Amino acid sequence: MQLDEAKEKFIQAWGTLGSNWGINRTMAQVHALLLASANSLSAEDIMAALRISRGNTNMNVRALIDWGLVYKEIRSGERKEYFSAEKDIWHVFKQIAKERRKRELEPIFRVLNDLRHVEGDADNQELKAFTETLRGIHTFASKADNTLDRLIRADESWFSNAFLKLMK
Amino acid sequence: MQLDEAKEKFIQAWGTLGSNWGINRTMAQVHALLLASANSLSAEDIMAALRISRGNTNMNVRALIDWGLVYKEIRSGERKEYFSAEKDIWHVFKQIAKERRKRELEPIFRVLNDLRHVEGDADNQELKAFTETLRGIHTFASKADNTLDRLIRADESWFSNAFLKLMK
DNA sequence: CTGAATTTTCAAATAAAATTGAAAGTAATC
DNA sequence: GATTACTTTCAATTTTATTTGAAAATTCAG
Repeated sequence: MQLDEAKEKFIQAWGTLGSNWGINRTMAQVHALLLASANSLSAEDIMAALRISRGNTNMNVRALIDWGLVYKEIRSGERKEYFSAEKDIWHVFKQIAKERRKRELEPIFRVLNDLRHVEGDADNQELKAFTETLRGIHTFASKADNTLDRLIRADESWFSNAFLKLMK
Repeated sequence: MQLDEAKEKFIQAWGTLGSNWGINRTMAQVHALLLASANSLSAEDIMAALRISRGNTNMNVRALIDWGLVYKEIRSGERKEYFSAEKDIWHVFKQIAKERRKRELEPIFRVLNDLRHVEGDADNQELKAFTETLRGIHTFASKADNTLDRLIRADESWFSNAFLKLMK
Protein backbone atom coordinates (compact mmCIF):
# COMPACT_ATOMS: atom_id res chain seq x y z
CA MET A 1 0.00 0.00 0.00
CA GLN A 2 1.17 3.52 -0.79
CA LEU A 3 1.55 6.21 1.87
CA ASP A 4 -1.24 8.40 0.51
CA GLU A 5 -3.72 5.56 0.46
CA ALA A 6 -2.71 4.50 3.97
CA LYS A 7 -3.04 8.04 5.29
CA GLU A 8 -6.47 8.32 3.73
CA LYS A 9 -7.56 5.08 5.38
CA PHE A 10 -6.10 6.18 8.69
CA ILE A 11 -8.06 9.42 8.51
CA GLN A 12 -11.26 7.53 7.73
CA ALA A 13 -10.72 5.02 10.52
CA TRP A 14 -9.90 7.67 13.11
CA GLY A 15 -12.95 9.64 12.00
CA THR A 16 -15.18 6.61 12.45
CA LEU A 17 -13.67 5.88 15.84
CA GLY A 18 -14.37 9.42 16.99
CA SER A 19 -17.84 9.44 15.53
CA ASN A 20 -18.73 6.19 17.32
CA TRP A 21 -17.69 7.74 20.61
CA GLY A 22 -19.53 11.02 20.29
CA ILE A 23 -16.76 13.13 18.76
CA ASN A 24 -17.44 15.15 15.63
CA ARG A 25 -16.17 13.05 12.74
CA THR A 26 -14.42 15.98 11.07
CA MET A 27 -12.67 16.95 14.28
CA ALA A 28 -11.29 13.42 14.51
CA GLN A 29 -10.26 13.53 10.86
CA VAL A 30 -8.37 16.78 11.29
CA HIS A 31 -6.70 15.22 14.29
CA ALA A 32 -5.75 12.15 12.25
CA LEU A 33 -4.40 14.28 9.42
CA LEU A 34 -2.15 16.16 11.81
CA LEU A 35 -1.12 12.98 13.63
CA ALA A 36 -0.07 11.53 10.31
CA SER A 37 1.89 14.57 9.11
CA ALA A 38 5.60 15.09 9.63
CA ASN A 39 5.21 18.86 9.44
CA SER A 40 2.71 21.33 10.75
CA LEU A 41 -0.10 22.28 8.35
CA SER A 42 -1.91 25.52 7.57
CA ALA A 43 -5.68 25.94 7.40
CA GLU A 44 -5.37 25.79 3.59
CA ASP A 45 -3.49 22.49 3.78
CA ILE A 46 -6.21 20.99 5.95
CA MET A 47 -9.01 22.35 3.76
CA ALA A 48 -7.37 20.82 0.69
CA ALA A 49 -6.54 17.48 2.28
CA LEU A 50 -9.99 16.87 3.75
CA ARG A 51 -11.99 18.90 1.20
CA ILE A 52 -13.80 20.92 3.86
CA SER A 53 -14.64 24.61 4.15
CA ARG A 54 -12.59 27.26 5.87
CA GLY A 55 -15.19 27.71 8.61
CA ASN A 56 -15.32 24.03 9.36
CA THR A 57 -11.54 23.81 9.42
CA ASN A 58 -11.27 26.74 11.78
CA MET A 59 -13.90 25.45 14.19
CA ASN A 60 -12.40 22.00 14.44
CA VAL A 61 -8.80 23.14 14.72
CA ARG A 62 -9.83 25.49 17.54
CA ALA A 63 -11.67 22.65 19.27
CA LEU A 64 -8.59 20.44 19.02
CA ILE A 65 -6.48 23.21 20.51
CA ASP A 66 -9.04 23.60 23.33
CA TRP A 67 -8.77 19.88 23.96
CA GLY A 68 -4.99 20.22 24.22
CA LEU A 69 -4.41 17.86 21.31
CA VAL A 70 -3.12 20.33 18.74
CA TYR A 71 -0.63 23.18 18.97
CA LYS A 72 -0.48 26.40 17.03
CA GLU A 73 2.83 27.31 15.44
CA ILE A 74 3.83 30.75 14.20
CA ARG A 75 6.58 30.70 11.61
CA SER A 76 8.63 33.86 11.70
CA GLY A 77 8.15 36.00 8.65
CA GLU A 78 4.82 34.37 7.91
CA ARG A 79 1.43 35.58 8.88
CA LYS A 80 -0.34 32.30 8.42
CA GLU A 81 -0.82 29.94 11.38
CA TYR A 82 0.37 26.35 11.25
CA PHE A 83 -0.90 23.46 13.32
CA SER A 84 0.64 20.28 14.62
CA ALA A 85 -0.68 17.43 16.75
CA GLU A 86 0.70 16.09 19.99
CA LYS A 87 2.29 12.81 18.90
CA ASP A 88 2.79 11.08 22.23
CA ILE A 89 -0.20 8.75 22.26
CA TRP A 90 -0.10 8.21 25.99
CA HIS A 91 -0.31 11.96 26.42
CA VAL A 92 -3.09 12.17 23.85
CA PHE A 93 -5.08 9.54 25.70
CA LYS A 94 -4.66 11.25 29.04
CA GLN A 95 -5.66 14.57 27.56
CA ILE A 96 -8.83 13.13 26.03
CA ALA A 97 -9.68 11.34 29.28
CA LYS A 98 -9.15 14.55 31.22
CA GLU A 99 -11.31 16.68 28.96
CA ARG A 100 -14.12 14.17 28.65
CA ARG A 101 -14.19 13.68 32.37
CA LYS A 102 -14.48 17.41 32.89
CA ARG A 103 -17.01 18.06 30.15
CA GLU A 104 -19.15 14.95 30.08
CA LEU A 105 -18.79 12.96 33.27
CA GLU A 106 -18.49 15.45 36.12
CA PRO A 107 -21.65 17.42 35.30
CA ILE A 108 -23.74 14.26 34.98
CA PHE A 109 -22.41 12.73 38.18
CA ARG A 110 -23.13 15.93 40.02
CA VAL A 111 -26.76 15.68 38.89
CA LEU A 112 -26.99 11.99 39.81
CA ASN A 113 -25.65 12.68 43.26
CA ASP A 114 -28.27 15.34 43.90
CA LEU A 115 -30.96 12.82 43.04
CA ARG A 116 -29.94 10.52 45.86
CA HIS A 117 -31.90 12.56 48.42
CA VAL A 118 -35.46 11.81 47.37
CA GLU A 119 -38.14 12.21 49.96
CA GLY A 120 -40.78 9.57 50.48
CA ASP A 121 -42.10 6.57 52.34
CA ALA A 122 -39.30 4.21 53.43
CA ASP A 123 -41.20 1.09 52.42
CA ASN A 124 -42.22 2.31 48.99
CA GLN A 125 -40.75 -0.33 46.68
CA GLU A 126 -40.34 2.05 43.77
CA LEU A 127 -38.42 4.49 45.90
CA LYS A 128 -36.23 1.72 47.28
CA ALA A 129 -35.39 0.44 43.79
CA PHE A 130 -34.56 3.93 42.59
CA THR A 131 -32.28 4.86 45.47
CA GLU A 132 -30.63 1.46 45.28
CA THR A 133 -29.84 2.02 41.58
CA LEU A 134 -28.44 5.45 42.34
CA ARG A 135 -26.38 4.05 45.17
CA GLY A 136 -24.92 1.42 42.84
CA ILE A 137 -24.04 4.02 40.24
CA HIS A 138 -22.49 6.23 42.88
CA THR A 139 -20.32 3.44 44.29
CA PHE A 140 -19.10 2.48 40.86
CA ALA A 141 -18.62 6.03 39.64
CA SER A 142 -16.55 6.96 42.69
CA LYS A 143 -14.11 4.14 42.14
CA ALA A 144 -13.97 4.67 38.41
CA ASP A 145 -13.53 8.40 38.74
CA ASN A 146 -10.75 8.00 41.24
CA THR A 147 -8.95 5.51 39.01
CA LEU A 148 -9.38 7.82 36.04
CA ASP A 149 -8.01 10.73 38.01
CA ARG A 150 -4.93 8.73 38.89
CA LEU A 151 -4.54 7.66 35.29
CA ILE A 152 -4.69 11.25 34.10
CA ARG A 153 -1.93 12.30 36.47
CA ALA A 154 0.26 9.29 35.81
CA ASP A 155 3.13 8.94 33.40
CA GLU A 156 3.45 6.11 30.97
CA SER A 157 5.64 3.95 33.18
CA TRP A 158 2.87 4.01 35.77
CA PHE A 159 0.46 2.72 33.19
CA SER A 160 2.86 -0.01 32.10
CA ASN A 161 3.49 -0.97 35.70
CA ALA A 162 -0.15 -0.95 36.62
CA PHE A 163 -0.81 -3.01 33.55
CA LEU A 164 1.81 -5.56 34.61
CA LYS A 165 0.53 -5.62 38.18
CA LEU A 166 -2.97 -6.30 37.01
CA MET A 167 -1.73 -9.07 34.79
CA LYS A 168 -0.87 -11.30 37.68
CA MET B 1 -37.69 16.27 45.63
CA GLN B 2 -40.44 13.80 44.77
CA LEU B 3 -39.72 10.38 43.27
CA ASP B 4 -41.35 11.14 39.93
CA GLU B 5 -39.35 14.31 39.46
CA ALA B 6 -36.13 12.54 40.45
CA LYS B 7 -36.83 9.68 38.05
CA GLU B 8 -37.47 12.13 35.26
CA LYS B 9 -34.18 13.89 35.94
CA PHE B 10 -32.36 10.59 36.13
CA ILE B 11 -33.75 9.60 32.74
CA GLN B 12 -32.70 12.92 31.24
CA ALA B 13 -29.20 12.73 32.73
CA TRP B 14 -28.66 9.14 31.62
CA GLY B 15 -29.89 10.05 28.15
CA THR B 16 -27.45 12.94 27.94
CA LEU B 17 -24.61 10.75 29.16
CA GLY B 18 -25.35 8.17 26.48
CA SER B 19 -25.80 10.77 23.79
CA ASN B 20 -22.42 12.35 24.63
CA TRP B 21 -20.77 8.98 24.24
CA GLY B 22 -22.31 7.97 20.95
CA ILE B 23 -25.30 6.01 22.24
CA ASN B 24 -28.78 6.78 20.96
CA ARG B 25 -30.35 9.09 23.52
CA THR B 26 -33.65 7.20 23.56
CA MET B 27 -31.90 3.88 24.07
CA ALA B 28 -30.17 5.33 27.12
CA GLN B 29 -33.47 6.76 28.38
CA VAL B 30 -35.23 3.43 28.08
CA HIS B 31 -32.33 1.91 29.95
CA ALA B 32 -32.62 4.55 32.68
CA LEU B 33 -36.37 4.04 32.97
CA LEU B 34 -35.89 0.31 33.50
CA LEU B 35 -32.96 0.84 35.87
CA ALA B 36 -35.18 3.08 37.96
CA SER B 37 -38.19 0.74 38.05
CA ALA B 38 -38.85 -1.81 40.75
CA ASN B 39 -40.90 -3.95 38.36
CA SER B 40 -40.54 -4.98 34.76
CA LEU B 41 -42.37 -2.82 32.23
CA SER B 42 -44.30 -3.55 29.06
CA ALA B 43 -43.83 -1.77 25.74
CA GLU B 44 -46.96 0.27 26.55
CA ASP B 45 -45.50 1.33 29.89
CA ILE B 46 -42.32 2.52 28.20
CA MET B 47 -44.21 4.31 25.41
CA ALA B 48 -46.29 6.14 28.00
CA ALA B 49 -43.43 7.01 30.33
CA LEU B 50 -41.13 8.39 27.63
CA ARG B 51 -43.84 9.52 25.19
CA ILE B 52 -42.30 7.67 22.25
CA SER B 53 -43.81 5.53 19.50
CA ARG B 54 -44.22 1.80 19.52
CA GLY B 55 -41.64 1.35 16.77
CA ASN B 56 -39.06 3.38 18.60
CA THR B 57 -39.73 1.53 21.83
CA ASN B 58 -39.39 -1.82 20.15
CA MET B 59 -36.13 -0.94 18.37
CA ASN B 60 -34.46 0.38 21.48
CA VAL B 61 -35.64 -2.38 23.79
CA ARG B 62 -34.31 -4.94 21.28
CA ALA B 63 -30.99 -3.10 21.12
CA LEU B 64 -30.73 -3.12 24.92
CA ILE B 65 -31.43 -6.85 24.94
CA ASP B 66 -28.72 -7.33 22.27
CA TRP B 67 -26.33 -5.41 24.45
CA GLY B 68 -27.13 -7.73 27.36
CA LEU B 69 -28.44 -4.88 29.51
CA VAL B 70 -32.13 -5.74 29.52
CA TYR B 71 -34.00 -9.01 29.97
CA LYS B 72 -37.31 -10.09 28.57
CA GLU B 73 -39.83 -11.52 30.98
CA ILE B 74 -42.88 -13.59 30.09
CA ARG B 75 -45.61 -13.56 32.70
CA SER B 76 -47.65 -16.74 32.65
CA GLY B 77 -51.18 -16.16 31.49
CA GLU B 78 -50.16 -12.97 29.70
CA ARG B 79 -49.22 -12.55 26.08
CA LYS B 80 -47.49 -9.24 26.53
CA GLU B 81 -43.74 -9.11 27.05
CA TYR B 82 -42.23 -7.32 30.02
CA PHE B 83 -38.72 -5.92 30.30
CA SER B 84 -36.35 -5.37 33.18
CA ALA B 85 -32.82 -4.02 33.38
CA GLU B 86 -29.75 -5.65 34.85
CA LYS B 87 -29.30 -3.73 38.11
CA ASP B 88 -25.78 -4.73 39.08
CA ILE B 89 -23.85 -1.67 37.90
CA TRP B 90 -20.52 -3.43 37.81
CA HIS B 91 -22.08 -6.02 35.49
CA VAL B 92 -23.67 -3.27 33.41
CA PHE B 93 -20.33 -1.56 33.00
CA LYS B 94 -18.56 -4.75 31.99
CA GLN B 95 -21.27 -5.56 29.50
CA ILE B 96 -21.08 -2.13 27.88
CA ALA B 97 -17.28 -2.33 27.76
CA LYS B 98 -17.47 -5.77 26.19
CA GLU B 99 -19.94 -4.77 23.52
CA ARG B 100 -18.27 -1.52 22.63
CA ARG B 101 -14.92 -3.23 22.38
CA LYS B 102 -16.38 -5.79 20.02
CA ARG B 103 -18.40 -3.38 17.91
CA GLU B 104 -16.35 -0.20 17.86
CA LEU B 105 -12.76 -0.86 18.90
CA GLU B 106 -11.78 -4.21 17.41
CA PRO B 107 -12.77 -3.39 13.81
CA ILE B 108 -10.91 -0.08 13.89
CA PHE B 109 -7.78 -1.53 15.45
CA ARG B 110 -7.76 -4.27 12.83
CA VAL B 111 -7.73 -1.58 10.13
CA LEU B 112 -5.02 0.43 11.88
CA ASN B 113 -2.83 -2.62 12.18
CA ASP B 114 -3.08 -3.34 8.47
CA LEU B 115 -1.89 0.18 7.76
CA ARG B 116 1.40 -0.41 9.53
CA HIS B 117 2.90 -2.12 6.48
CA VAL B 118 3.24 0.80 4.09
CA GLU B 119 5.77 0.49 1.32
CA GLY B 120 8.16 3.31 0.54
CA ASP B 121 11.53 4.91 0.90
CA ALA B 122 13.04 4.38 4.36
CA ASP B 123 14.23 7.97 4.67
CA ASN B 124 11.01 9.60 3.59
CA GLN B 125 10.16 11.83 6.54
CA GLU B 126 6.43 11.69 5.92
CA LEU B 127 6.50 7.91 5.88
CA LYS B 128 8.55 7.80 9.05
CA ALA B 129 6.16 10.14 10.86
CA PHE B 130 3.17 8.09 9.77
CA THR B 131 4.56 4.71 10.77
CA GLU B 132 5.78 6.17 14.05
CA THR B 133 2.27 7.43 14.85
CA LEU B 134 0.80 4.05 14.01
CA ARG B 135 3.40 2.32 16.12
CA GLY B 136 2.50 4.57 19.05
CA ILE B 137 -1.18 3.85 18.66
CA HIS B 138 -0.50 0.14 18.40
CA THR B 139 1.61 0.05 21.55
CA PHE B 140 -0.99 1.93 23.52
CA ALA B 141 -3.95 0.05 22.09
CA SER B 142 -2.40 -3.32 22.89
CA LYS B 143 -1.94 -2.46 26.53
CA ALA B 144 -5.32 -0.82 26.82
CA ASP B 145 -7.09 -3.65 25.07
CA ASN B 146 -5.46 -6.22 27.28
CA THR B 147 -6.41 -4.31 30.41
CA LEU B 148 -9.96 -3.95 29.13
CA ASP B 149 -10.17 -7.64 28.40
CA ARG B 150 -9.09 -8.45 31.93
CA LEU B 151 -11.59 -5.95 33.31
CA ILE B 152 -14.42 -7.53 31.34
CA ARG B 153 -13.63 -10.97 32.71
CA ALA B 154 -13.12 -9.79 36.27
CA ASP B 155 -15.58 -9.74 39.13
CA GLU B 156 -16.18 -6.72 41.27
CA SER B 157 -13.74 -7.70 44.00
CA TRP B 158 -11.01 -7.72 41.37
CA PHE B 159 -11.92 -4.20 40.45
CA SER B 160 -11.95 -3.07 44.06
CA ASN B 161 -8.63 -4.77 44.69
CA ALA B 162 -7.06 -3.38 41.57
CA PHE B 163 -8.37 -0.01 42.57
CA LEU B 164 -6.79 -0.33 46.00
CA LYS B 165 -3.51 -1.59 44.55
CA LEU B 166 -3.31 1.34 42.19
CA MET B 167 -4.00 3.73 45.02
CA LYS B 168 -0.67 3.12 46.64
C1' DC C 1 -3.30 55.38 10.47
C1' DT C 2 -4.36 52.27 6.03
C1' DG C 3 -4.91 48.31 3.72
C1' DA C 4 -3.91 43.60 2.80
C1' DA C 5 -3.72 38.99 4.78
C1' DT C 6 -5.76 36.03 7.63
C1' DT C 7 -8.98 34.31 11.14
C1' DT C 8 -13.48 34.11 13.21
C1' DT C 9 -18.41 34.07 13.40
C1' DC C 10 -22.90 32.54 12.56
C1' DA C 11 -27.39 32.42 9.80
C1' DA C 12 -28.80 29.56 6.30
C1' DA C 13 -28.32 25.25 3.89
C1' DT C 14 -27.28 20.49 3.92
C1' DA C 15 -26.59 16.06 5.62
C1' DA C 16 -27.14 12.55 9.01
C1' DA C 17 -29.62 10.39 12.61
C1' DA C 18 -33.69 9.31 14.93
C1' DT C 19 -38.65 8.71 14.97
C1' DT C 20 -43.23 7.71 13.55
C1' DG C 21 -47.03 4.90 12.41
C1' DA C 22 -49.35 1.91 9.66
C1' DA C 23 -48.91 -2.43 7.37
C1' DA C 24 -46.99 -6.92 7.66
C1' DG C 25 -45.62 -10.59 10.46
C1' DT C 26 -46.04 -13.96 14.45
C1' DA C 27 -47.83 -16.63 17.88
C1' DA C 28 -51.17 -18.01 21.28
C1' DT C 29 -56.11 -19.29 21.94
C1' DC C 30 -60.28 -21.16 20.97
C1' DG D 1 -57.74 -22.48 10.74
C1' DA D 2 -59.60 -18.17 12.12
C1' DT D 3 -59.42 -14.62 15.41
C1' DT D 4 -57.13 -11.83 18.48
C1' DA D 5 -53.19 -9.87 20.83
C1' DC D 6 -49.44 -8.64 20.30
C1' DT D 7 -44.41 -7.60 17.94
C1' DT D 8 -41.61 -6.23 14.09
C1' DT D 9 -40.37 -3.73 10.04
C1' DC D 10 -39.29 0.11 7.27
C1' DA D 11 -40.51 4.10 3.95
C1' DA D 12 -41.61 8.59 4.88
C1' DT D 13 -41.10 12.30 7.98
C1' DT D 14 -39.13 14.97 11.52
C1' DT D 15 -35.45 16.37 14.34
C1' DT D 16 -30.78 17.16 15.33
C1' DA D 17 -26.04 17.86 14.04
C1' DT D 18 -22.84 19.43 10.84
C1' DT D 19 -21.17 22.28 7.23
C1' DT D 20 -20.85 26.16 4.27
C1' DG D 21 -19.46 30.63 2.86
C1' DA D 22 -19.71 35.34 2.93
C1' DA D 23 -19.43 39.22 6.08
C1' DA D 24 -17.23 40.96 10.15
C1' DA D 25 -13.36 41.07 12.99
C1' DT D 26 -8.59 40.89 13.84
C1' DT D 27 -3.77 41.29 13.14
C1' DC D 28 0.26 42.72 11.10
C1' DA D 29 3.37 45.49 7.92
C1' DG D 30 4.43 49.61 5.95
